[in-house]
Formats: sequence, C-alpha cells, structure tokens
Amino acid sequence: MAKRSQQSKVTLVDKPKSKPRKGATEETVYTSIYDAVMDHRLPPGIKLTESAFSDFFGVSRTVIRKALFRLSQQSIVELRPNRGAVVASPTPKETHAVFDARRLVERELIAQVAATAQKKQIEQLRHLAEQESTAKEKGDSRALVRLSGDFHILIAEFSKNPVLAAFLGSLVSRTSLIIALYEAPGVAMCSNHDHRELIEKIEDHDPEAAAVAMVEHLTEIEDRLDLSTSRGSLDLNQVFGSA
Amino acid sequence: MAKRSQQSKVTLVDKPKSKPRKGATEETVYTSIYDAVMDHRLPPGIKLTESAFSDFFGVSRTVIRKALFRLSQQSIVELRPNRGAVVASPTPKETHAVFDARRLVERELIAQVAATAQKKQIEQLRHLAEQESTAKEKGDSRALVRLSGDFHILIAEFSKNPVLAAFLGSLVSRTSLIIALYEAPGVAMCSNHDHRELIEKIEDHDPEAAAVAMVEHLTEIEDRLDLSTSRGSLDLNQVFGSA
DNA sequence: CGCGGTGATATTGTACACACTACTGTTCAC
DNA sequence: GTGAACAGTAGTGTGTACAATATCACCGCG
Repeated sequence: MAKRSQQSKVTLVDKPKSKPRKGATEETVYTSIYDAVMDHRLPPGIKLTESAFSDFFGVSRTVIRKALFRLSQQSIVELRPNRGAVVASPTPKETHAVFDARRLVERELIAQVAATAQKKQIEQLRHLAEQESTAKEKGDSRALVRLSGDFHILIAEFSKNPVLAAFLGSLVSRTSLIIALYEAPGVAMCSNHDHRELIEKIEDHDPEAAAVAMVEHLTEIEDRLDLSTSRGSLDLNQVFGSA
Repeated sequence: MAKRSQQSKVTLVDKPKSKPRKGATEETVYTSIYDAVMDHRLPPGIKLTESAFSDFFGVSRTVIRKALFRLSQQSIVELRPNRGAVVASPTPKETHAVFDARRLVERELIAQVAATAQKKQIEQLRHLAEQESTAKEKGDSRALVRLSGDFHILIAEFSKNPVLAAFLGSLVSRTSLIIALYEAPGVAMCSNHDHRELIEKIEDHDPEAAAVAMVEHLTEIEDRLDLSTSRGSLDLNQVFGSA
C-alpha cells in the first residue's frame, strides 16, 4: 500500500505514508467515507477495497464491512456480491425519481409544518439559513450542500411523521451525491433565497403556499443540474464522440 | 415444524433436537426470520439471540448478524447496542405514521399507474386478486397477508418510480408486522373486494378515482386494527389495571 | 494477430476465537 | 429485611485466519 500516484483505482484518500488513524469506530469510518463521497474526493464508480480502508483506519475489515453495508442501504455505495463496493453513480433516471419522490414527500411535510410550526422551530430554521449565507459567502460549497440538506431534514423533523422524515433523510443524502455528480460548475445549488422564502410561508401558516414554493424550489434545483455530463461511470460514447 | 414448548423466551422455533439446517445461506436466514415474524411465530418483543440461530441454521454468527442487520434496516427487528436484537413492536403512533406515509405514496403511485396501465399489467393484478380469493377461502391468513402486500407492491412496480416503489416495499413489510400485532381477531385484513375495485379504476384509466379508492382502502385497513390490545412489549399498566 | 484457456494474485465471504458488556443471582452490611 | 456490591454467566463486538471467488497476465492455439 503506501504510495499511490495517479492510478484511478483504489488506494486511499489521504497522504501516502499516513499512519493508521487509530481509535476509529464504525461511526468514524461511516462518516469519513460519507463525507469523502459528498466531497467528491471519492468519485462515483471508484472501487472501495475493504483491506485498504481497514489498513488506513486501523480497524478490522469487520468494521469496514459494516460501514460499507450501511452506506449501501443509503444508496451511497453499491455492493456487488463477491466483487466489492463502489461509490454509486446515480443515473439521470434515478435522479429524476429521487426528485419526484422528494417533491411528493416534501410538499406534504412542509404543509404539515406550516400548519403547526412554533416560533422556536422557525428560529431554528432561520439559524440554519444564516449559516448557509455564511458558507456561501466563504465559497465553502461542501458546507453549503450539507447545510442545505440539513434545512430540508429539519423541516421533516418538525413534521409529525418520523417515517416520512427518515425516508426524506435518505433522499437528501442521495441528492447530495447527485449534486456532487451533476452540479453544473459555478452554479450555486440551493439558492439561499428560496429557503428564506420557505421560512416565510411557514411563518405565515400558509400550507398551500409553502407546498407550492417547496415544489418549485426542488424543481429549480433539478433543472439546474447538468445531466449530460456523466462524470463517473465512464461512458465510452461520451469519452470519444459517438457517431 | 413440530412441537415447541411454551417457553416464551429465546430458543428456537423448531423442535428441540432438530438437526441444523445445513446449507443455509444469508438469504435463507433472512427470509426464514422474516416469515416467522410475519407469521407471528416470532412474536414482537422476543429476543433473537445470535448463537441460537447460528446453531439452528448451521451457519456462523456472521451470517446471522448480517441477516439481523438487514431486518433492522427494514424495521422488522430492533437492534439494541450490546443487547442484541428483538422483534420490533410498532407503537400505535408508528402505525399511524406508516399508514399516513402509505396513503401519501400510494395515492401517487396508483394515479400514475391508472394513467399508464397496459392490459398485460392489469392481467397480472387480476391474477393476484384471484390468488387472494383462493387464500381467503382456504382461510390461509398468512398467504392472504403476503398476497395482499404483493398486490400493493405490484402496483408500485408498475409506476415509473423505483425509488418510491422501494420505499413502499419497506412500508408494506412494516404493515405486515403491524397487522400481525394488531389484527382484530376474526377480521379479514385486506378486503379482496377493495382490490378488485382498485383494478377497475385502473382499467378505467381514472387516476383521480383510483387515488381516492386507494386512500379509502388504506384508511379502512387502519381503522380495522385494534390498537388497544398491545400484544408485544408488555405494559404493566395494561396488565394490572392502572388506577 | 486475436481469442480462449490456465495459473497467479488480489479481494471478498465465512467461520471462529477472544475481549468486552450487560444481566442474574448471591452474599454481605446496615 | 432491605439494599448495594460482587461474582458468575450469557451474549454481543471485534479481530483474524482461512476458504471461495473474481480478476488479471500470460501462454498457446487457431
């Protein structure tokens, strides 16, 4: 193991001679990989070899497998029997399905929340929106994606339905992966203005308007994606122009 | 299956001296436990000790753990750190959340399917409804629950959204568990007539009517549950009347 | 020159052993 | 007689060794 140059295959993400990060727990491993995927440091399609991670984190393969399995349940990585794990590459089709699902679910959730929201909750949403603004100014696009997702998840948590909220959680993480994959360069993904608008509708206790705004918001994000550039899973037709 | 004594704790479901079922794969274990739970042979709250299953199925605990983990992801079993797995006991609150989620999702799915359904697909639905009738006549309530779930899943598969379909799959399995728990004795759970009605609306290509019928259908099932009898997770207030 | 087969290597799947934690029942002090 | 500390036991968490499987390079044949 140790040094690796450009080889696009496996080996790890950190500096070549790095000491094993001892004391890593399963949660550590999970979030590390999760973050790396969201950050595009582990691009879609890349092989995630268990022993490489095991060496790197200084834990046994058992722990790695557990983390990879959890990630596969979230559709963040794909687990192919006897052939190991790779970072998932959502297809345009899947992407559309995810956004459709989000429109359906979030329309409902935000309407519920708009009907019942309390001052304290609205405060929390505002606080997140603030943080988003800061991240945007700093150009920290990683934090921005994360916070943007958190905003939607927070709304879900305010709803009365933990089942839908959990489902939305998985949709949001898939969306993060999608954005990492298809984000049109130089385009902010979740306009902060939209989120503030959503907060207003919630504050007005106007479920209808909130629902409409949410659907528009999601559609806007989807439209802003550049699905033509299939980074990840290399498509030879794409690499060499197809006739 | 044969005799198994009354002892309410762990130990397995089969006869005491049974030979290990060799050649069991992870899938075997998963579906065996799944079936047993749906059948109420493994009642909610019961402890699922890894070594017991490992002995019984003749595989290592590794395989058992994997199956249990998958089941926990489906909310069929609950995994408590350092304390093992138990069969989940959905609370009335959870139950309502699951049905709310189903109404939201299935309303959408059936509307889509009603708009686009082809003859062949309607055939398949009819075929399932037939099987349901048969199971009902035979009083095979286990098959009935299974088939009834399959009906809803089939509709989901006909929709254009695999993401929602997968989510519905997990909701249906949770519903099966709920029905096993709260089913009012002697009451059929998914009236076959409802399903035939749904097929008609689909055949008429009437998305609105189909959606309405679906929501009513689900509400009917929910209303038919007896949430007061909390079989499973014993509540002492319930056991000795609370003052 | 390409194609299919064969052996070497890398990686995943499974079993097992041991460490650690939670639980049960007992004893001892108050 | 009650409660807390303690020890014994059962059961889970993790590391590791080995078996099964896929991948890759090489070689011979057409």
